[in-house]
Amino acid sequence: MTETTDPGRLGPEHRELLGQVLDKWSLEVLDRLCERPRRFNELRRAIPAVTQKSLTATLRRLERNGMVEREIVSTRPVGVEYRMTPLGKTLQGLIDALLEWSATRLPEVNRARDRFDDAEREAEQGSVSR
Amino acid sequence: MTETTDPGRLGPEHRELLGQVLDKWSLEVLDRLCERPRRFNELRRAIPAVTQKSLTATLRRLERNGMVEREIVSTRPVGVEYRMTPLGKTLQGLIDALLEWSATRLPEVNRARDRFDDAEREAEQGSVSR
DNA sequence: CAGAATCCCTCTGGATACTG
DNA sequence: CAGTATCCAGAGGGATTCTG
Repeated sequence: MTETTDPGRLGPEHRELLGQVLDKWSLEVLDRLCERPRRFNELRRAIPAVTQKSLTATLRRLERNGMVEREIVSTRPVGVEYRMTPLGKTLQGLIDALLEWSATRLPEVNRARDRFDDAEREAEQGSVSR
Repeated sequence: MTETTDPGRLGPEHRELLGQVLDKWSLEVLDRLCERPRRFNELRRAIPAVTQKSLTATLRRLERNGMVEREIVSTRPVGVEYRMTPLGKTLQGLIDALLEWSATRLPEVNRARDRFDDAEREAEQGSVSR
């Protein structure tokens, strides 16, 4: 290592970017849109827990960051379709990996949480704080 | 099972888990701890923007989720060392990929943001809303 | 050194109602 | 259908002060 100059160094811009892309609903929205383009209410139904307001905000943010595209479809009641941009598609592998990781590791994490919470409760009863 | 049954379907637990692991400071903390174990103030210095409170909260959360371990080192003023657990290390590849993605794609994202913001400003001036 | 405890304030996000 | 507009409560996070 010829002087790695501290490789972990990330600027605030990177934190912000990842924050916008990885927030509460973005992952699921992106995951859905990776499958195929979707309309607004289609997305809502696909992600029942999201509110209309949050979904709108999420989509706007993703659109602003160049991850998704919005197209107005001149059908009868008028529809709006969202689809991944080429830039957004560069995320697909990462998204898949994240979702898969969370799916496979959740049991272990739950056990870890139980252990932690138990130890904490003990500590409260006994005298050992932190 | 060949029968993917709507592959994107993630439960609230997965959302929550990823939320805890991918939040504002976790990524950077984990990235640092992947390099080597670190002490508390060492981490603070490595991530100047984080406050003591947020760092404490982040570490506690990561510890609770089984991602990092905390060990009290009986040196003179007493030290506390944080290190990745085996479970936490399963994240390393993902973290690297995310940080690299954000580093390489940031310029494109910035251009997309500029385009978006310009279009928005135009729309405000003209009559075309959304 | 490594936090815990407080105060305080912003910002997110839910619920609800309305519109082109 | 696909949003916008309000209202509002609650969590998150910063700054500061104190401690074993």
